[in-house]
Amino acid sequence: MAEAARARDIPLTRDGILAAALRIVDADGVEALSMRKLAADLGVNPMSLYHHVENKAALLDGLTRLVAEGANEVAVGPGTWQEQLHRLAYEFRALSLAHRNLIRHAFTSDDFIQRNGPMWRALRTILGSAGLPEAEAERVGAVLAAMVGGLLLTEVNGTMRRLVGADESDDTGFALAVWLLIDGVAARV
Amino acid sequence: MAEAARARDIPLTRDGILAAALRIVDADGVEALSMRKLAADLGVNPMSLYHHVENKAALLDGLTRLVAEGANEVAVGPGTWQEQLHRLAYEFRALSLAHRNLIRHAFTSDDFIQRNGPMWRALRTILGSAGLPEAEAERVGAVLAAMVGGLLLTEVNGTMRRLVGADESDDTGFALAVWLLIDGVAARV
DNA sequence: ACCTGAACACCGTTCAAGT
DNA sequence: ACCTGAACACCGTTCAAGT
Repeated sequence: MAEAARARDIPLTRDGILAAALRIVDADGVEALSMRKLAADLGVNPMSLYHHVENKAALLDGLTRLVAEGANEVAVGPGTWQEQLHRLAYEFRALSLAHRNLIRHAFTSDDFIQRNGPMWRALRTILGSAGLPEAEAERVGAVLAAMVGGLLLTEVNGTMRRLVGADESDDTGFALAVWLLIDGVAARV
Repeated sequence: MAEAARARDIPLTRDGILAAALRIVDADGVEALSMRKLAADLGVNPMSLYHHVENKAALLDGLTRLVAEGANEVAVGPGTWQEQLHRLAYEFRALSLAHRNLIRHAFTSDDFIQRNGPMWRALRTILGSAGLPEAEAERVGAVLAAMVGGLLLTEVNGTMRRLVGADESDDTGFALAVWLLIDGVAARV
């Protein structure tokens, strides 16, 4: 609100637009993001945005890509493959919980799980070192990513809390699920 | 298109509205559904809808509830708990694939997994007969539902096909995931 | 009780015009 | 190259008026 009236002295830039858009989404959800409101927040004419972003869909796509790259420092680390998998799952979770509103939208769109992303590479490395043949590691990695994604979606939209009971710790459901998945993988190595 | 011009001789009804809305969503996706277009399809004034549906959100909610009730005949059936769980997962899948566009929206909303729905009851019964104590069956059921939901979301939006490879059979990823989950549950009984 | 027309406060986006 | 104002074709929803 205070920054809404901020003077337009610094030039408009794609990164600045993305940052402002992310602020709106984090605060009030994807449905609160409109090109006109975003422009108003930036103190600029709505149409100026179109010189830096193709359209609203591209903007949301850029937002998703932006937070997905927050996983850049994801590394495999020490320990057994079970411990590595467990740690990776919790990093995915931290990433999702940091931008709950955006994640809710991103999971529905068709390319949230990037085949070449750092997350994906770490996952495949871990599964390989667990002893899965490469083709199998590929497929197991895909379904693990999908299932953990679903898990986080229910956590982010409140379903998980509703189902496991509000008296439980925040990650009770997630922790249980991760161990269940690890046991499932263990049965296949 | 032919039915768009259909005479408004039969009275407008909530069920008729829901049916027409579901037709739009199934054909062109949730984002193609607007109160105005829906009214046009029904040959009626947009505002007439508001006498039968509170608003657009309530309409989408009604739609979700409508297809979720398509699972009414879900029963546990014979076999080991593994077979029962497997069958239940595939019934959930069939339900989701029958209304892909709607499901994409429903999974994001906060109450797709209904604690008292037939799906949920069947799941808990199966887990109980597998030997899980009641409190544990409750929690395991919740995370299973969430993960299978995530799985179906990636299948419905094309992510799964992209990740496991287009040359595979349609349910390769799903089948793998279900067995992995069953193995995970088996490790806990 | 149900339907409607006009109106309000919004959208995303195109296009021609400005600097 | 970047920004803007006016305009177009839409939205969801309220409200007062009709039957």
